[in-house]
Amino acid sequence: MTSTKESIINIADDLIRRRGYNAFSYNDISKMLFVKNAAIHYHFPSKSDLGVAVIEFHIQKVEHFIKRVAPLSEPEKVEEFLNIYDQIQTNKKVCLVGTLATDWDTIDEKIQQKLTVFVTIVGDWLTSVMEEGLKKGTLTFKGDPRTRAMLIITSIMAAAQMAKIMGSESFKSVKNAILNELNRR
Amino acid sequence: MTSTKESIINIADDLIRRRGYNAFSYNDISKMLFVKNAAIHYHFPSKSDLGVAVIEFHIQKVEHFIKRVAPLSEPEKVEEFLNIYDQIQTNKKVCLVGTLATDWDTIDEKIQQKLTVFVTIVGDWLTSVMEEGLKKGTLTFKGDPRTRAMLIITSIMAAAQMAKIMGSESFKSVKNAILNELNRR
DNA sequence: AGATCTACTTACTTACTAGTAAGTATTATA
DNA sequence: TATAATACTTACTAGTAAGTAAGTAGATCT
Repeated sequence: MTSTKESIINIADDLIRRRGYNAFSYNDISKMLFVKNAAIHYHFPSKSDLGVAVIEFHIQKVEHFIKRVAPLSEPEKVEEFLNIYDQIQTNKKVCLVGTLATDWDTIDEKIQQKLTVFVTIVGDWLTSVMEEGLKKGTLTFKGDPRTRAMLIITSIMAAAQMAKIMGSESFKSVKNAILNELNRR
Repeated sequence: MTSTKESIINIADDLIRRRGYNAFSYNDISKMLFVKNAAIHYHFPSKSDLGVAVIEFHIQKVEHFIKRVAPLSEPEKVEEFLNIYDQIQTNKKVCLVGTLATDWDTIDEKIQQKLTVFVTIVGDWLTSVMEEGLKKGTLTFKGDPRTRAMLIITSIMAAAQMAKIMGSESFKSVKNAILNELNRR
């Protein structure tokens, strides 16, 4: 992949998670890269193509993450997972799923499909971590593993959004609460 | 207030929570009301004015809600609160806070301020419900009341967003998990 | 050396955005 | 009954959006 193509994806990712899908334009990207907007259209004919590429980039990143944390214990895996959102929140962004969910009815079907794949990968992984933790006794929680996984994802996702409004403190307390909840009593 | 002005707020509210703040225009509203876009500008000179009015409308609604549920028990109050999101999710919308949080960096400072007020009202109310529930023993949870309140708000808010991607089932399981968590063991 | 491919630029189109100035019909007020 | 306020319409502006057709400089292949 050319460096320009990679840069476009990186900038688009940043803009989507900072300002929302409908608030960024090819012009924003082209100005930042000192090229013309047609150059962006050369690499990604339509905005939807770019949107799909951004999600694919995230799928790659999460698959790499899953491999990286594989040797860790279940509580450590959860903590590493929450640390991703820590970074998102520190950089005053929100998570990709959150932004695109609120723009859902305005995004192309191809983007919707890719996002569903992304959420499925993350959801399945965290569910398996919950299952393992329950079996080994390293994690304690009520309800089934899938629901617990969804509860963690939704909480931390919205906590990053809430931090935009109420500041970092609200994020940190929610993050710690999720962690405490899972600890053995 | 004129019926047109009320209609504009209602339609804007619907569009914001269905498509996002940056994906709706005065033209969308004017077409639905069979008036010209200048008519919308007559009632709300700028889009920010309309945005502020929509949040004020929500503040009114939540203040009415708080009065309505005042005689109920704490578990009932929480359940009624979650039922609001049930309706949001059924109508394939998301909550106002969620959408505007993801668009935060693109919205006017006046809208940001009003949204902070709205979140503070809801947060303070749910915190007081948590405090009461803890004191009376009608609610069981770990951690402090404010954090628990934020955890409930973030979970249910993001669950409505997640439902857009993964369907109603994910919402229902998260909602039930929140309720189960608070029940006396 | 000529042809082709890559990564663009130039120059444009169509459509829509928020917003405004000036005019008008209807209703309320003094 | 004249005046003024209300709730619009008509007709426009300046700016920006996504997207495209045609051309070009430089590298790569044959």
